[in-house]
Amino acid sequence: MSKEKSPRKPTLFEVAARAGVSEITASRALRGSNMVTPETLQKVQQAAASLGYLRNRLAGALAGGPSNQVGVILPSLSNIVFPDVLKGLEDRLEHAGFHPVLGISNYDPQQEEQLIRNLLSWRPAGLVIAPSGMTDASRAMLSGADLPVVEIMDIDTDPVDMAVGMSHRGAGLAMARHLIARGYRRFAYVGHDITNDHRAAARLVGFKSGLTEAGLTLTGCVTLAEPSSVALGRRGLRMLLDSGDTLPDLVYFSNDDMAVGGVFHCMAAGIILPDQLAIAGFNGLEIGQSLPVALTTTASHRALIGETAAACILKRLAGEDTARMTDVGFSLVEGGTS
Amino acid sequence: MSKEKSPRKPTLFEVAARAGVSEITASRALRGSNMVTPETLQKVQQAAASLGYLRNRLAGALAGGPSNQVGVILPSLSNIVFPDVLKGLEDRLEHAGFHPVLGISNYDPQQEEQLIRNLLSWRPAGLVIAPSGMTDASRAMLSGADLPVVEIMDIDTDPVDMAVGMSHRGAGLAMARHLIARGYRRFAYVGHDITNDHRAAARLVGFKSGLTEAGLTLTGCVTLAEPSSVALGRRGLRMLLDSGDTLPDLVYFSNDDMAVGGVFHCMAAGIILPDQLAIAGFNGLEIGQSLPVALTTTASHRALIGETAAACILKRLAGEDTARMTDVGFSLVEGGTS
DNA sequence: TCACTGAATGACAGCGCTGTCAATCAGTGG
DNA sequence: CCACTGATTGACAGCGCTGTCATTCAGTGA
Repeated sequence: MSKEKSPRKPTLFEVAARAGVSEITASRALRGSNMVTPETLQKVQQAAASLGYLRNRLAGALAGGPSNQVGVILPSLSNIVFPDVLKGLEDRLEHAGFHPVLGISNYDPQQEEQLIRNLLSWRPAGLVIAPSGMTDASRAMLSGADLPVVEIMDIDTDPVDMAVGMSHRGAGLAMARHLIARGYRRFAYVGHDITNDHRAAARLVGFKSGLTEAGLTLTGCVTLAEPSSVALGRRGLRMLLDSGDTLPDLVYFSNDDMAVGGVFHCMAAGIILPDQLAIAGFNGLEIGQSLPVALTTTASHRALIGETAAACILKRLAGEDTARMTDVGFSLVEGGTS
Repeated sequence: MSKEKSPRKPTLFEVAARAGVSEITASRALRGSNMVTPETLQKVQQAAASLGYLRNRLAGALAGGPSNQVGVILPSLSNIVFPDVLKGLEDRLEHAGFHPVLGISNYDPQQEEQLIRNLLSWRPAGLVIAPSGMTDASRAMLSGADLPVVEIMDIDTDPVDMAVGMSHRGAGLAMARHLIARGYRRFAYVGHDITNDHRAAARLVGFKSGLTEAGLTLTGCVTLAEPSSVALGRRGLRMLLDSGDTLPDLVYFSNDDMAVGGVFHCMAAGIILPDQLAIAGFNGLEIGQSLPVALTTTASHRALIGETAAACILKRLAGEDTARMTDVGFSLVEGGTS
């Protein structure tokens, strides 16, 4: 860190001068335009290298050049789901030379609105958002911003522009039907904070409607107003079993973290899976499948959601047509816990 | 998405005109300068709101205003460690109105260099990087860029500017000493791809040097050239125990994911923990502590690393002095698996 | 009354780059 | 030899904002 008033970084002008061409030619050369002679190209590259030139994309983007930033708004990074989505997103974006600019809304519509405003003010090439109850102002900004916007996770509501995700209602429903077909009849539920996590809530709704189809209802239900975790699932199951309600054959957990906690409780309490109690989760996390007894669950294609969202943005930027809704689906994983 | 050639978004000029003030006054008002009359402020805000004005920070940053973007380069998002760090980082940055701009290096120095160049070209306010073998060019760019740079995770090497992390060598060493004091003597190791993950490698080095102090050596060692996972740990332990080497009292795993896999193997194989075999990991993940038998491990303060790194950037931007090296430490967690 | 002060506002000149359109020039066919 | 074509190159004018340095003007004490 030199202390001497940092000698301003070289600009395109310097590079151009050194290469003996005009600024615009240097610009084109460095951006890899094909209307520059190989010799010119080399001269410019050499000049740039020898000066330690570093492109200024602020200026470029302001002058009308493209941006390679994509705003990404997620509700949280604590829930493993979102890092997974982010990973898929990053992966695809990076291959195209783009960078995600991240904002975390903490499930708060106001914060979300603020983030949208902030990220949009950098004039990104696109925006990906896992919505947390967007305000009207949020929607207005997004539809007025004239850039590709992908709403991810859910496809249960109508998007401003595009949506990529799966039906959580459908996942809950499918699991209920599957388990009923397997012969289970007494179902209970253990869940985390479903006020914030409306996707978990949607799964529960779907699950219940599956039960209703078969003339059943939940025999027990514990929801704890905390973020999901293994410890919480463990605690939740203990509470459920201690509650004195009819003992269930199967407990549906709000997600795999919780379900793994349930499995641990059974192990510690000497409850034999799946004979004395069956367990099902949601997400298809690696941990669940590596348990001594693999977890029955629904695999959500988290990374795929990210990848697909990125692909939508990139396609749109390339001027191609894109689907308004993309359902990445889900898949039932029959483990040994049911 | 209006189809009509998107009527250019209103600029500060429009807002100023509407409010009956000059551009610069509007600018000051919207940025919350205190040298604007309350009445002027209100007029400008009203004008901005009624026009749906959206600040353009590209222009602002180019014109010399501050940036609120911080480049963040991580080697991966697959390893839970990095989402945790990112979470800490984001958290602190967001409170100050900053956004991380993310790049993933995939443990590749060339990609890392490319990312540095790319992110720097957006003239961010600072840069946080978990280095993966920085090239000379990378170092040169960072030291020439005249912005706060924090290298995170390790503090075992000399940073370009600042470093925040812990000593992985020290963590391995401390664990070895602890276990030896507890009476263990026959140690084996099960690890993942330590060519890429040089922090895991450093822990192993430290661990071994602890053994050496006591006149011991590893009785067995399995390393598998794959990313760490629960399944891999499970497989690794099975391989180790099947290898025919002297049976260890304790297996040190490269991290908690791996160690949890080891615990699962024991459960499935009927090996009693810790009597027949003890297990230790690294990271202090929630899952390890929620196992039927809590995992002995070293808690790394991942989110704290992120928070601290963010704090360093922010402090430096505020003109305050910052420590060149910050050791966030680690803590031994005595679980039931040893 | 008058210089003097400080608060509020404004004029101006870029920040560093790229889109647009014009200019240049070697090569081509008649 | 000349008009014509296509490949390169360049001049120019901003993109939308903010730092810097005036300017204005009400209020103040002598």
